[in-house]
Amino acid sequence: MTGRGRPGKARSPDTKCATCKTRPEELKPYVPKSPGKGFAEEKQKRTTKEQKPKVQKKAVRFEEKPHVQSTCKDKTTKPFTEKTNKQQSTPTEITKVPVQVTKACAKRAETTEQSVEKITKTPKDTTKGSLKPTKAKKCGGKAKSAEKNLEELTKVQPDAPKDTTTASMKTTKAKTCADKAKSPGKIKETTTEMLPETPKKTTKVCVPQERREDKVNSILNKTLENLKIKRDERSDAAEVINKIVKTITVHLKKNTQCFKEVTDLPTGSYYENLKISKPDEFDIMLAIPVDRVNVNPFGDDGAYYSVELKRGESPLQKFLEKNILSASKMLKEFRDEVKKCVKRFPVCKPWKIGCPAVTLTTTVQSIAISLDVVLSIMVKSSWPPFTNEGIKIDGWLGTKEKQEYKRKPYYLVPKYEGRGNVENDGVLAKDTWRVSFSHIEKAILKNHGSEKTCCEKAGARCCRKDCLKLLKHLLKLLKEKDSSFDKFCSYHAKTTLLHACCSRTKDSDWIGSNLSSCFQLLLKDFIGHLEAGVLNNFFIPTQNLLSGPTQSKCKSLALRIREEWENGFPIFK
DNA sequence: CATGTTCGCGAGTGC
DNA sequence: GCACTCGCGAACAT
Repeated sequence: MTGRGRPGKARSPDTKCATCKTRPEELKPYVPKSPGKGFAEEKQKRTTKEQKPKVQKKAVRFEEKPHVQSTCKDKTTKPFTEKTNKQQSTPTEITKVPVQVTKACAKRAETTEQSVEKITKTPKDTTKGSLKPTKAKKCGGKAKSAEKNLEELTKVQPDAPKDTTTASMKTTKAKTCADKAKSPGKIKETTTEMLPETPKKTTKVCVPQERREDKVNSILNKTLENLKIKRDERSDAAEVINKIVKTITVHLKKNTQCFKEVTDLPTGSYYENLKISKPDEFDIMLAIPVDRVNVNPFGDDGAYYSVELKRGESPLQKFLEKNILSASKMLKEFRDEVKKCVKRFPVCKPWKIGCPAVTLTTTVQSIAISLDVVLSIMVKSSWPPFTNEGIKIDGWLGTKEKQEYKRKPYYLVPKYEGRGNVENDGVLAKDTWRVSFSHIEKAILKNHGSEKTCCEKAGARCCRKDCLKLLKHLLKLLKEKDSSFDKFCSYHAKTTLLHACCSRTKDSDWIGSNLSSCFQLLLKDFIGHLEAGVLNNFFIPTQNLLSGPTQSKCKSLALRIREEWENGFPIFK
């Protein structure tokens, strides 16, 4: 039971600003494939796939990336056009990819131009069908808690401009009720409601706000539906990415001394099941264990550190500068090694100063994919004192869980801000490391319920992750519309959710059918952080993740979000 | 809604 | 210590 119930610990860092990486190409019109043919081919593909030796699947996994929280590294990912596609011409480095290569190809071609966004708008017929049920279901659920939602909403939106809505609502009230009556399951209630003698609840349910609520609810659910990652796309991307990662780790283990002990930690939203739209960003943290180190803060926010190796033999000695482990030296070598083994790969890598990742990009079935390979060192001693006031999950996940997490190692990634040659106590900024808890983030998100059964088959489904997906999506869309928001990233959204979970700790605060009100509460939180210009790192509260963007940018983003909210999220439509 | 598929992931096993 | 297998959960799909 230990094993399977709640594995508890996995790691997932989602540090990177997914948003930063947003590529316009991601949003292209969706071209539905013809039902008949598509289906047939689909079948075929699947079968073919099954034939591929399963063996292969296991091995590879991706690492997590260190967070790039406050400073969104703008990875100028240039989708370059390589064809990793399945052609026999597969790069030699990659282990032979038998059968499947061909298979996907054929079918793929058709799907190429799909884009998430469109999908949303033009649900293919099939999707539509499935959507309906969902919707209906939600409504049903909602109805039950209508009163509650209403209250919450009212509270939440102080100055919501529902005046107009309200007005129209009133007039349409009767109609709403009537409509409702039509929906199965509702009939009973409705009937009662219609009776003059039973005005109470009935009336309440039919209030204008509820109508608005229904609409918002429907939009959010539809949006979520469209954010789902297609199975085939995921499959194809995973195949390529896993192969690349495998290649890299094998190379490092076999051909290097200093990185021999590497282990890979898949992190980031893909591995947290929080990736939206397309499987186009992967984060793999490649961790090198270090023993006997002294870790000293660099700067005053507790996020950056210098690492001193105590005496003794270590494969990392070549990276020492006066006993200090030089992040820049180590990263340089790491990058060179990675480059070596992916040379024949359809990958290329631009890289930003101060960025801990080697970003590889490729194209799989017309989807530009980036893989951030992040060097990190794993420190097994206790967490830095700056974390003492962080990770306040006692009321949510429990103290024991927290202790479990704190017993795990933490990671440091070669990342700095500002100028690399700035010196502090004899240490150069470029040789410093930023702490990363992506593995803990991943574990927490995977195991996010106050009840052990949250989201399990036997338990109640919550909407925590759905809320986060929506917030990420909203932020991403706003950034696309206004490039001056580029300093904001998905890590801000994730951190906001983590804080929110600590203040609304019970699973009943996040009931799945209350998506709309929960999401709006989360927005309220986010707006609050933006207006205050303060969003503390979840693990290191002394670090303000909003110190990057200016106050006025924060305020204007807050304003934009409020606008969307008050108008029923037109941006999602 | 129930059932099936695939990927990710931890546990177990054998070497 | 490893590589590999097995079985399960999550999410997508039918």
